Amino acid sequence: MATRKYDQRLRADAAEQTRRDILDALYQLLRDEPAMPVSVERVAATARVSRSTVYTAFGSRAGLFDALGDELRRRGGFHRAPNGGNDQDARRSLLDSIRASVATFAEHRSVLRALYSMAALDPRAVGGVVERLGTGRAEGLAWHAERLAAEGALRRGVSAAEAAHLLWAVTGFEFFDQLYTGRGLPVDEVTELMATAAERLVLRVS
Amino acid sequence: MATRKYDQRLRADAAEQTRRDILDALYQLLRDEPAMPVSVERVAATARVSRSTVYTAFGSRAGLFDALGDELRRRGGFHRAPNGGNDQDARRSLLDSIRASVATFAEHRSVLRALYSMAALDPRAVGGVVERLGTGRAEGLAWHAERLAAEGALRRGVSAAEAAHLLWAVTGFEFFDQLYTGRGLPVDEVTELMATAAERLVLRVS
DNA sequence: CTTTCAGTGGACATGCTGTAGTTTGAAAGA
DNA sequence: TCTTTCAAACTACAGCATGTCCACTGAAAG
Repeated sequence: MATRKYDQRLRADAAEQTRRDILDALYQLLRDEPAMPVSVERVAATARVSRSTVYTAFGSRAGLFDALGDELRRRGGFHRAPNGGNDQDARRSLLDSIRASVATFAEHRSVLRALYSMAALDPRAVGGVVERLGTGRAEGLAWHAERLAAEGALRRGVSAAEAAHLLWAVTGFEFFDQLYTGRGLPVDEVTELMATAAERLVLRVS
Repeated sequence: MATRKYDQRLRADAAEQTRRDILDALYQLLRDEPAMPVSVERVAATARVSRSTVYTAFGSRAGLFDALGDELRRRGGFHRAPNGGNDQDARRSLLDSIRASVATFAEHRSVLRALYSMAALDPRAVGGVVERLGTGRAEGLAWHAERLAAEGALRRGVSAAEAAHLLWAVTGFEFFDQLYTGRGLPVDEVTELMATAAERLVLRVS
């Protein structure tokens, strides 16, 4: 059939733009009406796009949510791994990444709440993005725990493994939301509580 | 229309029995297939009952889930309030109720996971049972925190309010599930970690 | 023998996801 | 200019879910 060469520039850009429009619409719906169930129809209408366009762009409802989660993952401060804190000591590096992620948690609270809850009910409903977020975080925390152990910054009797477990539970979004939404505390107070919790649970008294 | 007197005995008992059959079926489905979305149709089929019976018995899907949650609340060891630990000191009383609730969390893990996640996505989807569970727990923890403060069992510089916040975050189902499902730890290990966490966060070093 | 009522079964309205096929219109190429 | 390509729209359909209504059945209660 000898297909003609076809280098897209504007067309591909336009496609990318509608893709972003749809993701923005989904984000906006989850942020503004967290209690309402979100249908693909409503997302499409909000993005001023037809429903079938959503399916051609993301394949399915799950693909749509997966893409949103992925964008948050790329943009957000979820990086706890050896990214920028190499020059600091382990203790400071841990506390810094806690503060950074709490800020992200607060900024995207409703959206993250929806993604995590949907994943808990049916992992396939959000693609695999929550799982990916989890493994990334687990790796980061293992790295932190090892470094703390190597520097002798852990409490007496606390192994790197135990530290990783406790840090996992106490630095995650669920813990954040227990304090932020569950107790109605302001962000800065939650930040301090989470940092304090991490210190008391695994760090040596300085 | 002069309605005839009608004292039910067997009929009311039978109705109560089908009610329980339906709740058992829902519990079983949530326990055995946590990942599958549960339709009223499937619940009815599992209970060997017609779908309309579920609606006459519980009014709606939400009413059904609400009733299940209520039964767990009555039966389960969610009582942290002044129930049985009056004779012990505050510290022991707190740790005992943590151990008790962890056991309940583990026993009903899948079902609680479903209820909490559904409530997070749409509070109306489970009636108000999760909210009720929350307020009950909050009251219990406030009571614990006050008692700890009165006995001077709190860490230096930790107020009863801060203790209540931290205990809320660290003794709840979400925290449990972070360790149990999120980290794949066995129940007894999770129990010890949660007790340890509560101690390190709010209790005075003894 | 009659009344009452839990439970059944079917029909229906509504709203959702997902698939398929056709059409439109503008960008890209010749 | 004229043709090809492709994102996006539109339409129709299948399937499954919740929720409501209503007539019917059959056994318990009077």
